[in-house]
Amino acid sequence: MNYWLMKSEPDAFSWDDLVKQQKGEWDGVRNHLAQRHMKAMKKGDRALFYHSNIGLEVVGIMEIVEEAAPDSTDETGRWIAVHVSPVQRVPVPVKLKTMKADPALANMVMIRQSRLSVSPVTEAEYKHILGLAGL
DNA sequence: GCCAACGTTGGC
DNA sequence: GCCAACGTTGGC
Repeated sequence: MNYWLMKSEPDAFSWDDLVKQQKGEWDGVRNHLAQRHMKAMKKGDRALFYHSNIGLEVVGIMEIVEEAAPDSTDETGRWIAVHVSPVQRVPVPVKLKTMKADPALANMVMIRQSRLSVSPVTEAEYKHILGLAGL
C-alpha cells in the first residue's frame, strides 16, 4: 500500500464536505507532477486530507476508492482524477507548523515543495503523522 | 530552445 | 496584502 497527502482549501472542498458525500472525486488538479502521483494511486491506498489556506492542518484519513479516470470537470480530456472516501477524522489535527518543526518529517515532499497539491508520503512519515494525530 | 513576463498557489 | 516558488506562455 502507498500513502499520499492531498490538499484542499476548505472553502472549496472540506473534510466535512467529503464526509457528507461519503465519496468524492478529487478533481481540478492541474499540475503534471500532482497528476502523475494520482495516476500512481491504487485502490486501497491511504491519503491524508490537508486543509490548505485555512487551518493548515491534516484533518483526516481517506482511502482511494477509484483509480485514475477522466476528470469530470475537464473538457479537454487531458486531466484525470481519483475518487476518495473518508476513513476517519483524526483525533488531533496535525498543524503544518508541527510537521515543519519535526525532524522526522524534514524530508516530506509537502514540506519541501509546498505548492504541490498531491504528494507521496513514506510509510514512516505516515505512521509518524498518525502518532502526532493521536492514533 | 532560451528566457522574460505573467499567472497561480499557498504560507506568512 | 505580500512574496517566494513554481508553471506556463509567447517572442525571438
